[in-house]
Amino acid sequence: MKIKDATTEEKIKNAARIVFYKKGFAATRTRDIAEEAGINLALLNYYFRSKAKLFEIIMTETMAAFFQNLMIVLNSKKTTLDKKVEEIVERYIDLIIKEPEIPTFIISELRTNPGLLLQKIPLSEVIKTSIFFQQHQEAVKKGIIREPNPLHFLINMLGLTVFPFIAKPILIGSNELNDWEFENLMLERKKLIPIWIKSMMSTG
Amino acid sequence: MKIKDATTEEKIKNAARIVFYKKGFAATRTRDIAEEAGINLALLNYYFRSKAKLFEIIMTETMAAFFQNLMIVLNSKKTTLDKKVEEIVERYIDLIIKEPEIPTFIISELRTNPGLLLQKIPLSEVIKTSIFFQQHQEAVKKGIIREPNPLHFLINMLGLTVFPFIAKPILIGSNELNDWEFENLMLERKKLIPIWIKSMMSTG
DNA sequence: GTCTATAACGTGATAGAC
DNA sequence: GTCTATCACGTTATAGAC
Repeated sequence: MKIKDATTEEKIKNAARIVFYKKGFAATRTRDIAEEAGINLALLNYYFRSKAKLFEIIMTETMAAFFQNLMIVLNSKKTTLDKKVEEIVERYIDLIIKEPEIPTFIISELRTNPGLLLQKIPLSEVIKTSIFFQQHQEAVKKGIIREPNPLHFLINMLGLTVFPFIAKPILIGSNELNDWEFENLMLERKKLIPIWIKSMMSTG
Repeated sequence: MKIKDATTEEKIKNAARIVFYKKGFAATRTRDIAEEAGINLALLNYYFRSKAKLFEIIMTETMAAFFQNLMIVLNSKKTTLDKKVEEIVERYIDLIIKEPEIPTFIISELRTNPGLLLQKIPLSEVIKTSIFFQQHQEAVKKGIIREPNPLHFLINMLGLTVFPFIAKPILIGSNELNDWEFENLMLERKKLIPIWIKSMMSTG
């Protein structure tokens, strides 16, 4: 094992991330990962027991990193509900612009792997015990928010934020929208979505 | 070839739809399809040249059926913009409740198959020449709608409608939400989304 | 048209030299 | 730790009998 520099183990993991994100588990060949990492196929099985094991590591880390953002913001005592929306929308749009394949990767792989590691991310508890939940209830009581179910709030916020990235191939492919225009559209939404959320959730 | 009854060709296609929707192209084995269809594996290659060819047929039909709804409604001269939103939201929620795997299937497979058949569904032209587009522009001119870009309108409408179904595994897996509760939540949204859209798009 | 048997190939994983 | 060579297996697709 090398002392410093980019470990081969890390090189393999980075390569695995790239290929798994792009092709998904089933369509990925371990040879692709090895080539991407610039190492031999046998090394992959030396460091990680199998393709499945390597995948599970990537998947776990990806899910954790992706939802961590959400959890932290939802549980902040220092920010208002409006500010939480702003932060989440901004964080996720920036994150997904950097790593555009993550949402579709998560969605696609959760389809096959049923309950792979959902238990490890207890969204349920976070929702019902979070500061966000308390603030939402308070806003409902005050009449600032009409819809009493916080799930609608979360779904709307994440849907408006994440959906366009998932649907990107359709937008790009069918419209004469190019990558640059698409990104600009998404940056526009960083400012628009919080405004939209505020007005839509006070109606109904 | 049989005269009437369910043709074996149809039986294979129906089986292929089920398995492809569930597992995706890469993870699907032709044996699974044959078994699901109750026929022999060789017959699959007799009717359709290959796994890829069979998949392409299913994919094409699925995409066409899925987007046809959208196109028809967007081009109706008889309905107002508000009514178009109501119709699209209702149609898609009903459709996806019946066939829940379709959105994730389309998203997942478009990732690998780059521009498989996007050219065949010219969303671009439909947007720019549709009645919807004219009505949207008119509403912007009158100040009823603030955001001038119709893409935001479409993205928001489809995002609020389709996204929760795509994110269902996360909602079900992490929350103590069961299938029945989830479906009820979606049915609620049939009424809520048009109201939300109306109020959010008049702001910003 | 439908089946059984099998060919042809790709892929995950390991053995063993260095 | 890292490589080459190879095994073992699953899967697509076809040949050929019925």
